[in-house]
Amino acid sequence: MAAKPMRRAVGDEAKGLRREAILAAAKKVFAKKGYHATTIADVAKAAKVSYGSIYWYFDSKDELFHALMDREEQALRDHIAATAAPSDGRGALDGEDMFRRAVRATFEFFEHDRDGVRLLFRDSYALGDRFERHLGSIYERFIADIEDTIVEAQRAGFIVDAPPRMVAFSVAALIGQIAVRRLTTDDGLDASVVADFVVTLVLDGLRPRARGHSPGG
Amino acid sequence: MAAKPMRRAVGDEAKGLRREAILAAAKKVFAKKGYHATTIADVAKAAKVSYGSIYWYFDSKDELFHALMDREEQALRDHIAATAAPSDGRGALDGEDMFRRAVRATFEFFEHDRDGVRLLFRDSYALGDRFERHLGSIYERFIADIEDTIVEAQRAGFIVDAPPRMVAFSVAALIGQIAVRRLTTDDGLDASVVADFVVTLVLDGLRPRARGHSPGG
Amino acid sequence: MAAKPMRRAVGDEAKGLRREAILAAAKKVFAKKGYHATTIADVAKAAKVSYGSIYWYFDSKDELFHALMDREEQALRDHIAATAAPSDGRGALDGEDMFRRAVRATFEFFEHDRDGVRLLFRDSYALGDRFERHLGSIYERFIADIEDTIVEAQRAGFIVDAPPRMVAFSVAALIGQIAVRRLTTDDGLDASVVADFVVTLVLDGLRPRARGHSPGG
Amino acid sequence: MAAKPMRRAVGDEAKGLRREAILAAAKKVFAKKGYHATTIADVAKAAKVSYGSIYWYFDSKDELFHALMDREEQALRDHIAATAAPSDGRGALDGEDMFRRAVRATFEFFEHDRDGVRLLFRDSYALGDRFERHLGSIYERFIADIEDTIVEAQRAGFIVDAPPRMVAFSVAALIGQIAVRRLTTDDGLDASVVADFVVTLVLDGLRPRARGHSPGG
DNA sequence: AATGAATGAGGATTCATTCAT
DNA sequence: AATGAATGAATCCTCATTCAT
Repeated sequence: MAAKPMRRAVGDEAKGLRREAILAAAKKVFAKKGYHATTIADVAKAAKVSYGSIYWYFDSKDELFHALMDREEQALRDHIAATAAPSDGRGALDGEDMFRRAVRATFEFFEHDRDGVRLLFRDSYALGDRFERHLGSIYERFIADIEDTIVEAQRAGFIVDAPPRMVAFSVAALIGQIAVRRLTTDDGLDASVVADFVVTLVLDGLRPRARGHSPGG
Repeated sequence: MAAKPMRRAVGDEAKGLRREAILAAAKKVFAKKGYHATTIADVAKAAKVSYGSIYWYFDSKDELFHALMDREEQALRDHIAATAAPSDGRGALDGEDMFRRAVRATFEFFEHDRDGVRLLFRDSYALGDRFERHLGSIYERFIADIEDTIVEAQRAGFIVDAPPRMVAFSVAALIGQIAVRRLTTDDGLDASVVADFVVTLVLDGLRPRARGHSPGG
Repeated sequence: MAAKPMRRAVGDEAKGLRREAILAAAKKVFAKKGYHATTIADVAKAAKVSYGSIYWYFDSKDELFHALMDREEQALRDHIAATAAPSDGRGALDGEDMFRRAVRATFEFFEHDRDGVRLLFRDSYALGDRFERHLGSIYERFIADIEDTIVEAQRAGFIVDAPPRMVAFSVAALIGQIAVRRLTTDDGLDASVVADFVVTLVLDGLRPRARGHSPGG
Repeated sequence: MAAKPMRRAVGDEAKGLRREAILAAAKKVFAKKGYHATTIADVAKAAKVSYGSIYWYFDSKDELFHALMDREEQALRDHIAATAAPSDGRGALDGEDMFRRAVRATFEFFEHDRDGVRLLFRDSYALGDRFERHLGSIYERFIADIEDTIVEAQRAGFIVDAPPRMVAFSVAALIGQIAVRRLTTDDGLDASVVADFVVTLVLDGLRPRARGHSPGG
């Protein structure tokens, strides 16, 4: 009864800034210490707000983490959309190019958002049903997008007729796992090189061909 | 089979059985609820021993989990060694066959040990430095084995000259992630079919070839 | 006097009162049951706060006890400073008088703060390195003060040239041990009488002198 | 019902040896770690017997400690009796000499039994009612002996007519506290020197006399 | 909107003691 | 007499969440 906001105190300008500050701080802390080891006090301190304020913007620690997952997914999708899209209005790219661009965009994103990688691929695991489901749905959407590309490529005859969902999942798995590994193991490679490795592996495999394509180059 | 509890106390035959019972119970509980949500009391109840007994056999919850990881790794390696080895005394298998056998063996193992998959691939993440390091070392050994195969195959000219460690890691990533996915998503496929999919993908890729090999079929 | 609990929560006036209340309660409980037998719950109940509140004000049971030791030392020193100082503005007292005043002040303090005696002289022993060190430092400061007086008195020729630190320690030991004994054994004597006994013993010893001074009288 | 000893297994020769071994080990461990920090397991390991064996010889941890206190008191009294007694059958010593001998004997004993000092003067404090009472009774007996000497000396006119019990207690306090201090603070003095310091302090005090005696020399 | 003091359920761990063998 | 596995009560401390101000 006491808590119902009676008036707009800070103007609209500061509306979501506090929330953003908390999210940014939370992302950093969660990524560093992991979900369980992170306390609300840690987040509050990092965000320079009080304990209680966290609860004004988020109902619970869980919800805060879910919000981070949402934000992370959105950021990834935005980046891919902005980077991988033809965008120049010129003619359509062929399937391989599209695919390569998307994979590159993803690796680039993860390269610049290491905390995000930790959040999605490390912390979100093992966090009980709720998070598992949320992570699952993010994954599914991601995979679905890849699947669309695969199906189209199959239709166009660019790639063979393997089960598209499993192919898509395999691609996602490769990207995700390699991104995680790159957090701790410096392979000295550029994101685009790694992306090309994945694309070539998936398209051409490791068996030597009579002519042309060979991965890793 | 579980050591008829009629006899009191610890005959010699029951010497290490108690420890085994605790490990088995712990594996089940950890796999079901995750590391953090599992209490020592849960494990004790599942193993039908008292709180304190857990601590007679293991120094801490952490150590118990580490013991499970060790046990799991050993079981996996044993299974692969037993299943994938030529063992028939006949001539050596060619590289592809060896590879296919190992991947199949791995998927088979995981298919029969779903709790083990959860333990290794889900819980071991995000559990703080100690576990991450332990998991890392397991992973490295696994990858190193694959890498050996890759290098040999490259020497023999069976596969192209891509960076072997990254190839090995990619294979491990595919296997691990697909195994995890199969926990929650029923793809209706047999372990060996999935294994073959992975092998073919890795060897031949998705691009249609003029003749011969095509994955997924 | 104990801050009428009618007002809710923490007005400014009650800012540090809670901490004081906890310290006071803790002192009582520790003195009664000893450090190890005292649980945080005991302290919380005595202070009429919850478990967790203790930890809001103190990092641990240890720290709480250290805070009590500090507080106790400070109170003792304040009392001695206030009581034993000349303070009347008149001329300086001679060495014996100063000494006697200080010893009296100490016994008086302990007479009115029996819990403090228990805390310092009983509980602080045998509590592991940390407390032993803390107690040691308190003791050293106390002895050092006495030593100063001794040295000065030696310079003035009032007392013989015995090793001042050992003399100081002996005085401290007598005071401390007698104070402890008076907790459990009622000697029916006033604090000042006991103090005078100690002073006379230390100054004149027990051997009959030709004339004058004789302890105990 | 199962535990009643049905037969003498080990001959009488080994009768109390085990018990002694446990006591000796316990003394060492208790002295090192303190009562609370010492576990029965610690004692068992130090004594090279099993957990359970401790309980064959002692009913509880408490009783074990009480036994140590008894043993310690006895050893001290034996040493003083053996060392301080005239023993040569010659004529009686005068009071001062007797007193000096006893104090010396005590310091010597403590110098060679540092663990015993810790046991009696450090651990026995703060151990709750039971130990406090036991320690008190030991103390009382010790003081009573000193008191006897004091009373006799007073009768003979060697020392002034101060309350004998308080005098005795003062002497005991000095000895005990100085012995404890010598555990941690090396004063570089021989036990007999320290003893003489105490005797002279108590007999002659610190005030310079016209002639003769002066402590500290 | 913000603060931070207060709460108390929850959980890992320890350890004296028991007891079947 | 001896062993050591088993027990479980006891306790410190953490931390998400609430709420008076």
